[in-house]
Amino acid sequence: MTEGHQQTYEWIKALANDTRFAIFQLLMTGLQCNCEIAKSLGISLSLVSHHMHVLMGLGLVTSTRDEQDGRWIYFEINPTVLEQFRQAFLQLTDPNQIQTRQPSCGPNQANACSVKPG
Amino acid sequence: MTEGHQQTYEWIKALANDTRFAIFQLLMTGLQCNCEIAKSLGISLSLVSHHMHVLMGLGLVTSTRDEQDGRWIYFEINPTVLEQFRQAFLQLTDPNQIQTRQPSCGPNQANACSVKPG
DNA sequence: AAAATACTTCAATCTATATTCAAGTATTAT
DNA sequence: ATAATACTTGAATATAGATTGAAGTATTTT
Repeated sequence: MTEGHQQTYEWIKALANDTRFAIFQLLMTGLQCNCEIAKSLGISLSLVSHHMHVLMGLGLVTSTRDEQDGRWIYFEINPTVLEQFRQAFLQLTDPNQIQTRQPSCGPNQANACSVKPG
Repeated sequence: MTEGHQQTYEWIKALANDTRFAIFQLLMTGLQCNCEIAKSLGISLSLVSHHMHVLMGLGLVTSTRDEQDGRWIYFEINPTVLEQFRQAFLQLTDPNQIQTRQPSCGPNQANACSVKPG
């Protein structure tokens, strides 16, 4: 993480899991109740809860309690953070930063790499 | 993976590892020799090789052998695939697909979720 | 042809994190 | 107050995949 891509990396890791990727896709269709998610994906409520903790911890998702009955919880994408993620990803993968360069090693460089094979 | 985001998911997983993320960032600055990467990151050549196998398997990276001495290998980002990744990611995270919707459950829905807590 | 160099592959181990399930907390209904 | 409902938490287990190191392959040099 040479530059300031730590946050981007955290977001990427959050999506890099079967269950969370599926949850993310569901939430991208709009607000979901936790049991809708559990039912859709065939997973337990506690597992939904665990993954939501991760997604909320990164700001990607927010939760709201039902106004009439606070025992029910709903989840949705935080569009502001989603947009930050998109911009950060575009910067991370911006092809314009790819430079034409010569490697510091190779047969002509006489600059043999001193890393021992392992 | 309800829709056609399987490939996108594979790319995301490829970046969701400390070492590969760092390798990716190095390659985004331009072509690199394998031992440059090993030296920069303080890892073994065999580990570089392993991760390159993953990145190349997904098309994100290509390798070329030195023209004068085929024992040396260089890696670089495949800009075409990188662009595909960018487009796919933008589609996956497109905020326009987020709909205003009512969850199928909740106190008013009388449609209690039948998933048993676990 | 033999040796040296540069990288790759394989299999064993290690590690981070996902999953499970039981117990716990918060809210609402009786 | 008590019980029921809806979700969360914690700790143990399971699992996928990262790392390691030795052996292997390919290429070049002598």
